[in-house]
Amino acid sequence: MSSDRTRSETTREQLLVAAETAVLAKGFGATSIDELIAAVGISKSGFFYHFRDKSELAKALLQRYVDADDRLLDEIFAKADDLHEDPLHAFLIAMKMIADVFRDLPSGHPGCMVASICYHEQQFHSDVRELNVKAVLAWRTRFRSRLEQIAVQYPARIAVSLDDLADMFSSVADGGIIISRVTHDHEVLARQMLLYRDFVRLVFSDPPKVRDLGSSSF
Amino acid sequence: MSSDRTRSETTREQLLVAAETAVLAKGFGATSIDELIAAVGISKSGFFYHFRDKSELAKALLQRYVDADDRLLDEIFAKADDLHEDPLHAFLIAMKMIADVFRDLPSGHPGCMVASICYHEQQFHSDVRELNVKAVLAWRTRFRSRLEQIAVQYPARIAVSLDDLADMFSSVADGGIIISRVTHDHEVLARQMLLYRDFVRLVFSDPPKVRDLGSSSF
DNA sequence: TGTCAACTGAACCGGTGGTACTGTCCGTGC
DNA sequence: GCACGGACAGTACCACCGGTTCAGTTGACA
Repeated sequence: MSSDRTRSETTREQLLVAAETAVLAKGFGATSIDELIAAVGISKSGFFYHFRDKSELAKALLQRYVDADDRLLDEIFAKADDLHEDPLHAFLIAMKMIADVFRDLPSGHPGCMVASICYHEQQFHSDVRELNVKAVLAWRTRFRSRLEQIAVQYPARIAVSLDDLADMFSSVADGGIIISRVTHDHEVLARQMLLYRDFVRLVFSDPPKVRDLGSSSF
Repeated sequence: MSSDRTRSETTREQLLVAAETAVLAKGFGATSIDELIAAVGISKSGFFYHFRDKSELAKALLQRYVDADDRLLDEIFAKADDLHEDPLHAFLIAMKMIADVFRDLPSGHPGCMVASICYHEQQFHSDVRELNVKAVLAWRTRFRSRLEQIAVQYPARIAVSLDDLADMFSSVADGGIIISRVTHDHEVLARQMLLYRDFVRLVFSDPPKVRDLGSSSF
């Protein structure tokens, strides 16, 4: 909790950083303990001092990821709320910011840990899977509450489930990451986010005038 | 090519079926050759008679998956075209059918091989990755041409890139599969597809009258 | 009877997760 | 100045498992 990290927390963090990169790149099973300790520069006993076994590493990895993701979204929505008090416009601003963040990642989005874990499910203990469920439901809750605030002020043009519309953020994000990675075009993810933004705007407000078709200014 | 399968093709197919289930459930690395041959009932050497190495299995697995997927989409779009000559409505019908197919899968969607491979990339030879790129680009092309036909007859309500809108199908599908699997709610995927359908409808046509808010009838 | 596809059996070998236990450095409190 | 515990290093070991190889066998069919 202190701002100064102990030596232990530092190496543990280094292990998690190395593991995150490797796991997202080639999967959990293909990531060996040996390569992690080589990257960090510690011995095998050092690894098992920090993690009882590999499954505990996975758990810590996922926890770290969702925490960072939460902090990022908190930060972005806070900034957006600061820029515009209207819930719809704040949401649109936030979506634009998220798209920008994704676009500015130097070598594309490294991958979503939730998605990676999802495709390795049976390897892990139930607590890891439960953590994954919580993360997805947290996304749903966060976006749903945002959308509810919007719906209060703006009548929806079509009948949509706010839960579904909230889930769609996760879908488009996770799916966009995949399409982006496969095609090696990291613009795709950002554009998918903007398309989701367009959808929300279209559902809750009048379409923009013909003259400002310039796509992504709010 | 013949309709009668030889014994070899049968066991090879059995291997691929077993592999597909296992790979989508727990990842490629965690799927051992031993468990596959145990499932099919042949010896280890039998496996290597059919596949030079494990990477060739991955390649065949992916090829088989995209072929099946292509056939499914061909079939659905053909049916939809048969039911309605208008490109927009045919598209909406097709989307509904896809959602239904996904919903009716007994234990949810087993997972997308493209997505799974994507999160195991560095394990494979380049040809596997190239195959993956081709699959995603094929989806884009297929949906883009559909959307172009729609755009000819229906003015888009907002300025959207048809490539992006085409990619969004893949995004929502792959992302929806993930969200569906993680939450253990296989309705989510179907609803996400219907939401994508709503988006396309909203972009290209007038919103439905207030009285028929009943969501998903076209 | 010969040939060939479709396997079987057995052996090899490096890598991997994991254990066990001893030793050591190093900062902190007393 | 010393004890003490946290954070490792070092070593040795293990079972086993995974992919791979190759020589040999079976059965169908020409």
